[in-house]
Amino acid sequence: MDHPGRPPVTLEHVARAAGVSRATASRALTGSGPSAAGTRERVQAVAEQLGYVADPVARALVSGRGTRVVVAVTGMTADVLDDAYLARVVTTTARVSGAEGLGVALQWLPLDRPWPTLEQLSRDRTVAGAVLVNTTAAVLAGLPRSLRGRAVSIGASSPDVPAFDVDNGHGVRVAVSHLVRSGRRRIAMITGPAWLSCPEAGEASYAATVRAAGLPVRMVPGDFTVAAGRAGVHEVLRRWPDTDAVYAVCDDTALGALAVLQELGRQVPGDVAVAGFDDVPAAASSGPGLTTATHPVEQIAAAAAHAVLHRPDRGGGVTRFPSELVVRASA
Amino acid sequence: MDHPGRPPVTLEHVARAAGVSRATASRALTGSGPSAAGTRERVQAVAEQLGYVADPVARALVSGRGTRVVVAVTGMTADVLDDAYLARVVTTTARVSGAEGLGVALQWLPLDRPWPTLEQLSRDRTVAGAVLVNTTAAVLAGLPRSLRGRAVSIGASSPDVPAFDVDNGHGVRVAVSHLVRSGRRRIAMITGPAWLSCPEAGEASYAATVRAAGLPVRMVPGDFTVAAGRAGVHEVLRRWPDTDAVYAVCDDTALGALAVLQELGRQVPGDVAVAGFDDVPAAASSGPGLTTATHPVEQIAAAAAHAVLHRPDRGGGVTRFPSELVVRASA
DNA sequence: CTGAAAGCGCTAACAC
DNA sequence: GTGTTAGCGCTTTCAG
Repeated sequence: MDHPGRPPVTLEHVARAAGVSRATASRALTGSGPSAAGTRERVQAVAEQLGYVADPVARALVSGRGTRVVVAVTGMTADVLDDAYLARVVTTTARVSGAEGLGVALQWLPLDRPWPTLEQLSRDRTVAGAVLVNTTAAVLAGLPRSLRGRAVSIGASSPDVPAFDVDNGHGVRVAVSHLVRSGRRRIAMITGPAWLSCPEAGEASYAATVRAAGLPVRMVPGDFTVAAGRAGVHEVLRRWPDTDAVYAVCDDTALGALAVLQELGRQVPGDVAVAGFDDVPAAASSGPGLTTATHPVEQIAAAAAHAVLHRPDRGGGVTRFPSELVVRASA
Repeated sequence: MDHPGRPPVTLEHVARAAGVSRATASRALTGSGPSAAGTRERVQAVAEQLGYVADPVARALVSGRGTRVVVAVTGMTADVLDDAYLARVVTTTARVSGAEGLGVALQWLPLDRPWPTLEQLSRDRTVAGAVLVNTTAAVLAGLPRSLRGRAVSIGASSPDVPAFDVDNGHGVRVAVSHLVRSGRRRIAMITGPAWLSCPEAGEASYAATVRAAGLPVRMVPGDFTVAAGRAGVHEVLRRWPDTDAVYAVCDDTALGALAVLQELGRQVPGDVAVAGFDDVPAAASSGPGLTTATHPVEQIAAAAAHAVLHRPDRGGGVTRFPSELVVRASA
């Protein structure tokens, strides 16, 4: 019933068994530096057979590559770390980097004063790379030099830093088009906070879609929370009482709006349709069922983590992941 | 706008500045081994002033203490890693171990074949310790020797492994008592899966509370999912049509039950009261608002992570964290 | 293309 | 109580 911890096999063992030096074995295994095809194959075979796995700790010590991927989240307060969306990013990052012997760390980046923290991260020898979440253009532009090439962004993009995000431009267009197609003519949107650049595409997309249909643009600011949805829908109804659809930047906000509408006795979707974005679990189980669009967080986070680890260093550019409309009863 | 990565200060620098050897500096800083009070203070002052932080990588290499805390989750399939509750545990573990320069890893432990994975973990030099989630008595009893003393459990306990859990015995008692006090007389419970020992206290508590009030015990098995709540409430109504309250092992299950009851046209709480456990976000925002009891996951996970890192090695024993009743409209 | 040698930053024996 | 001496497992010059 017990499982003794047999001493692990080291590079020395592999080298000896393959009849080469440690240096040669290292080169053959890592692929860095020259090595004869025959030797390489032999060493790899021996390593495989012995079940050799390079010790990430030793490797990190000598190469300075670090032992953990930091998920750094920009926000006003450290409370941004308590977030269901972020938790999925962290979990996925853990799965991806775990496969390479690396761990994950979580760091809050103060919105108004990110530099001290960033500098500290860049100096921290344990940091293998960083996944920037909800970050700003300023942070991306002023990234410490030593973090360049091993930092990626989820959301905002820049010329230097590769970014990964849901294609919410498309997601929003499809959702708002759905509202238009189903006969809605006065569609308001509750947006995200102004400082965040990632939902910009969504807001632009809403405005464009609505305008293209000859309908009025009605936007009210929010901050991704349920409370913002509650407050937002009140403001919408105050400013434009004839609104017949509310589109929210995310499901949490949409659910807040939905709750208020029901409290006010408005029929959903009879009087007012509601749609959101993200397809969180609660969207499916809440009252009428919330119409929304999917947000492939795990795919995005996995791609981001991969990019950090295998730093292809191919500069900036956004990789977008598709979002799909999920029609439920609310719209 | 740029932040150069000044070379980090090493133990060598501190030692030199304090006029001692590296070994002495190390002893003074770590507190292991003898060191004169005066020397210790001086070294610590210098270290502080220089902003010295021991490199966890080097430390791990030589001491074999590892660089990451593994959160190991028992379950039938790897799907258990996709779970909101677990995500909170991971996030919290990341915050706690992050402060010490360590990362977090996530590992699935197959319910029916945990040993190969456990053995591998015990051999992995990067593993500083393990937080076992949803684990079984068998795993705890057969833990590889080298993992002892640096593994803790969230949930199940054993004589050897310290455990941390919510006091759900008390939480359930309070919730079920609330149902009894508000006039419910035929209270059914939808439980968790049989192999999991952690909700046992809750089930026993339900049975005891209900019996003490002279009421019948009505239990139906589930598995923590929304689907289990849907199926469970159907079975409850089939077997005991006069049931006037459903208590579920967790909020997800309670929400499933609630949805079915509403679909069937039963008034909640008029005809049937519903209560759950966990106080998930959806409990507050769902339809009538779900009565439940809090589950201080972050506190529990933080305590568990601390215990792993500072391995006091003080054997088994459970530390329980209080749960509080949250009364909403559903009961 | 390969081997020998030199460390990465730190801790742990062992002498003094 | 303190300094000296060895490494931990790996990568990486530098000669051959």
